[in-house]
Amino acid sequence: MALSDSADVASFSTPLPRGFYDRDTLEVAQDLLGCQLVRRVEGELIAATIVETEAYRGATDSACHAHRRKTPRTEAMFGPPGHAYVYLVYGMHWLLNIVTQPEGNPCAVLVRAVEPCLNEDAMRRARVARNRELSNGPGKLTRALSIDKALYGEDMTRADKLWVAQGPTPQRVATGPRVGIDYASPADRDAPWRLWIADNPWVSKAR
DNA sequence: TAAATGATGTCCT
DNA sequence: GGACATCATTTAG
Repeated sequence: MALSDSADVASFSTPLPRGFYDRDTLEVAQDLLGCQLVRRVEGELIAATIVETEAYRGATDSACHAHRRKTPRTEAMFGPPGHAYVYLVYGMHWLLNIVTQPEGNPCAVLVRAVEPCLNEDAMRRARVARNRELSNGPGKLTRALSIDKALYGEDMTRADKLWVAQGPTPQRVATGPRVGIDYASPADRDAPWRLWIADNPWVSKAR
């Protein structure tokens, strides 16, 4: 399953087009599973398979940061699809989202876990807690891929610093409620909008 | 201006 | 299984 030869590296260089993200958020969250999250930093190319996502569905979703109004923080979500919405939680962890739906409809997909695919070494070096699990959680993977505020609003349809490339469709996808959103209304809290590749060991552990 | 609070991870017992 | 770190953003006054 691990990809390492040069032909596979070449396949990482084509980003998914904007049209991929300009769709229903739940569909995008599902279709991102199995795709490669690709990062270029300091001349190194890093790639990891997306194995867990969550859909945040705009004004009608009380768990979505943008459900009330547009604020400076959530501005990227109101913009065109295919851009990064990066923000800080708990005063210390950066989380990566990819904006979906047409401009003005503030939706995004949170990337919750990835499986190292190319240059796992660089990911390991970027982690502070080097002996902890590498990227099976939304805050861990941003640390492993050096993703922070500097990538806020980044256009992920260009092969520049951060993008997503096509990958194999997973055999089986599992769903469940999203994590850490107790503040949301019951219907939104219970909605099965967390998706992951069934039986994949890199999926985050439920809290 | 002030106060409350997280789309979490790590370490400790 | 639980404590705690740590601060930008939001909301209230």
